[in-house]
Amino acid sequence: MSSRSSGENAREIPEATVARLPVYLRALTGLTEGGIATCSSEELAAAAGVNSAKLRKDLSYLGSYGTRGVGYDVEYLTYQIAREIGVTQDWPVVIVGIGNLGHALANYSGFRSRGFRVVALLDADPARAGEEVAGIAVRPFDELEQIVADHAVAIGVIATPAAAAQSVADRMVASGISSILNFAPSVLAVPAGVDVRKVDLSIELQILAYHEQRKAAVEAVAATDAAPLAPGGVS
Amino acid sequence: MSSRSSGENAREIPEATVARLPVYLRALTGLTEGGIATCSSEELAAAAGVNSAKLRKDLSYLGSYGTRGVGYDVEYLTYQIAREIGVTQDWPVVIVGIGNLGHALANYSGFRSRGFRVVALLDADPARAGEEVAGIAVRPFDELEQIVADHAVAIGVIATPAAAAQSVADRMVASGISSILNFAPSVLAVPAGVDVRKVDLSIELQILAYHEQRKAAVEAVAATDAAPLAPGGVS
DNA sequence: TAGATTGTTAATCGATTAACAATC
DNA sequence: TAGATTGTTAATCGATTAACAATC
Repeated sequence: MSSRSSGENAREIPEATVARLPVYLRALTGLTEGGIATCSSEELAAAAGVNSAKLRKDLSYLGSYGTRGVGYDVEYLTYQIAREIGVTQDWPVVIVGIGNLGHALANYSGFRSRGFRVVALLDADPARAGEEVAGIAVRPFDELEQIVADHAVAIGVIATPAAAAQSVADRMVASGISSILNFAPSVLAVPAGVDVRKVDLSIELQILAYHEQRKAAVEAVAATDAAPLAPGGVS
Repeated sequence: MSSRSSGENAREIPEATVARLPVYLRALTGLTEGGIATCSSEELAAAAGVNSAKLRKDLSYLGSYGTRGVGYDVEYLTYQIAREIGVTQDWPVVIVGIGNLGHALANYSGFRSRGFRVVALLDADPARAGEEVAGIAVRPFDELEQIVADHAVAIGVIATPAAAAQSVADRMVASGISSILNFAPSVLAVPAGVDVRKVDLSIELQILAYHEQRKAAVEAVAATDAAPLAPGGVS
């Protein structure tokens, strides 16, 4: 996109592929734990829950790390994907908002195992400061700038109520954080160059509810159709 | 897809649109709280964080609920979207696995406000039974079938460790649950007709890490290009 | 009527998938 | 060599977007 010569960073990996790479990484970890040293695209795809054509296409954006007629070396492919995602590095992270969800996040083992290191837990309530969660001291939100500078934090997690989320994001951005994972149910406005990803538990449930409702509707129609004459109602 | 005549349920709403409807619903709630009774697609799109063409296209799958030259009635549109998603109904939900995350989910207020009612908290550890979380008693996992039957539960939430997730899912499906929200980091195998959505905190962070790494790489290239002068104040 | 804004069209873009040539 | 499996091509499908006619 930039006018810069496209040597080095030419390999533009599609977003949909980027989102699946961590899934492949997890599937590979599972294979390793099962003592499997080599796998075919078919096997890895099954473990990851995608079809094999998609898997091969995705991997082709990274390079050619398989062997035709043989498959992929699990350890080698694991390393290549981890490197591509960037989880071979250490990523210092701060979590802001130590309510129920903040607690759960601080205790979440899946972070540490992937290079994410929680360097600080921050809460706006001064009464919380001094508490310890998952072996990490809770500190006042005002120390954000200092902590980000000290630990070169690039990623922040927001687990505050919706009302506080935007101002927390503003402070994060001002302090130098450029990637935010937002659990608060609010749309964040951030400058270009800052990435925000949003996890919204209620939205996921609503998507399920929509499909659930549809299943029920289809069953109702089927029952009606099965009736002797069925006044065949179009809406 | 079925051979059934396509009257009633003809309005196939694209998945991408379904995933955004809850976002619009939340934005509309925000407008209502701000005392706004009417909005244009431009305003609602801004509140939801999408562009207005996409919003209008999405809404067009539901019907024509706006007025040309005027915009949308906030209350009316809210109702229509809520009805389409299905959150005007009551959705009984069970949560299995009452660790840190299960606690957070049980306490999450966003569920109740959208028609989701947590009817039971289940944990495999018998020692947990009798505990109370968010005013709901924790019960033994073995009571699952009974509870699903008693409350006509269609949606289950899995917040167990990865190792337990598949067997919990199997039991859920056997007991009649047909939609599962899975927080455990594992790929679930379920029969056709059962919907699974997955929320994986570590995967979200890894996607951020990938982009973060890329930003750093671009800055490094820029700094190199600029080398002779200015060791480069990139933001 | 003149101005505003929706709902829809059509073009574009990106993602998925099946099929298969390349090659171990 | 024969069998297996990758990496890539090309067709298809679905999602996004700009533009604008319809219409309040």
